[in-house]
Amino acid sequence: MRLSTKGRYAVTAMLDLALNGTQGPVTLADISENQGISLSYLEQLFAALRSKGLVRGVRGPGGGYYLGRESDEISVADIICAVDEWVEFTRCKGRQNCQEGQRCLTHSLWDDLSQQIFIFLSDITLNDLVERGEVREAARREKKAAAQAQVVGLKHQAA
Amino acid sequence: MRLSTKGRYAVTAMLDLALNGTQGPVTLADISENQGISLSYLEQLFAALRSKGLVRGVRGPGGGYYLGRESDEISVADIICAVDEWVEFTRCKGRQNCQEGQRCLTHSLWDDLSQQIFIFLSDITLNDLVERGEVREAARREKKAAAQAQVVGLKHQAA
DNA sequence: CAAATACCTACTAAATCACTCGGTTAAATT
DNA sequence: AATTTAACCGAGTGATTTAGTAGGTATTTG
Repeated sequence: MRLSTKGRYAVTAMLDLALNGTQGPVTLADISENQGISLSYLEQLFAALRSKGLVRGVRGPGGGYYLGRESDEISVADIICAVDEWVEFTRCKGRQNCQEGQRCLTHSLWDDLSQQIFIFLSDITLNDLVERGEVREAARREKKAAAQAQVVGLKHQAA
Repeated sequence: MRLSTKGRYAVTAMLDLALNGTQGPVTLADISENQGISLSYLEQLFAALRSKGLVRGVRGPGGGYYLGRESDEISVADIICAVDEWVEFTRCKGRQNCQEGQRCLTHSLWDDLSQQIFIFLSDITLNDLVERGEVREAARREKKAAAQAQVVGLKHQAA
C-alpha cells in the first residue's frame, strides 16, 4: 500500500463527487474549482478511476461524472489502489539471500503494516465520509476513541 | 507520517546494526555489503540518524557505528522520522475555505490514518525485530495471528 | 452547426530517490 | 611520522514521480 498525495487528491475528488453528484453528473471543471486541483490532473486521475469502474463519464453538454457504484460500495482503499500503483516493498523477492537473513525480518514488518493500512482504508467507504461530515462532532469522536483503544490493545498484546 | 523506501532502507540498516553491533561498531561498508545498499547512500541516511542521536559514529580503523540508545529504546517510527521529512497532508491549512467544506472531511481521515500508522510503528522497537527473528517460527506466527485477530476486531467494531 | 464536455497524447518544471565521485578529518596501526 | 581505516562532508546525476500545461479528438445537447 502506498500513501501519496496523488491518492489523497483522488479521494478528495471522489468525495466531492459523492457529495455533489446526487442530482446529475459533476464536471471535472467543478471539482477543479471546488478542490483547487488542475483540470488536466483530474483528467489523468479520472482516467484511472474510470478504468477501474469507480466512476462513469457522460459526454456532451450537461455531462460529467457519476460514481460507478453506490457510495457505500466504494472504499478509500479502492480509490487509492486505482490511482497509485501497488508497489512491492520487497527487494530481494526471489533473490538467494532472503530465506533466513535480516531482510525477511523487515519484510514481515512492512507486510504487516501494509496490510494494517489496507484493512483500515478498506473499511472506510465514501458514504462513511459523507455521513461523518453530517454527524460530525459526537459520533466522530466516539469512533475515533474506539479505534484508538483498539490500537492500544494491539500494542500491549504485541509487546 | 510518510512511508517511503528511504525509511525502509534506514530501518533495515538499523536492524543490521542492532544484530551485528553487539561486540564493537559496525562499518557502513559492512552494512552496504550485507543489505545491498550503496555506501554513499548509507552515509546520507546515517548523517540524519546521527543528528537525531539514533546512532553514534566512531572514526578511524576499527571504527564504525553504534546504536545511540539501547535497541529497545529505538522505535521504527523514530528511524523513519529521522530520515523522512514529516510532510503535512493538508493543503488548505490556514486557507479560508477549510472550516466546513469537504476538505476538512478528508483531513480528519488522513490525520486519523497518519496517527494510526505512527502508533503502530512507535510501538515496534529494534529489539522487538531482533527477538522476532530469534524466536522465529512458532512465536512469530502466533503473534501475527493474534494481531490479525485484533485487526479484524477493529474492523467489526468500527463498522 | 456550435458549444460543452469527456477523453487522449505529449510535454514540462520541480522534487525525490538512490547513487557516484571526490574529497576532508580523526583515530589506530605500523 | 607515515599509512591506513573509517567517519564525515558536499556537489552532482540519471531515473522516476508529481502536478500541471498544451493541444488536440470524440460525443452529445441545443
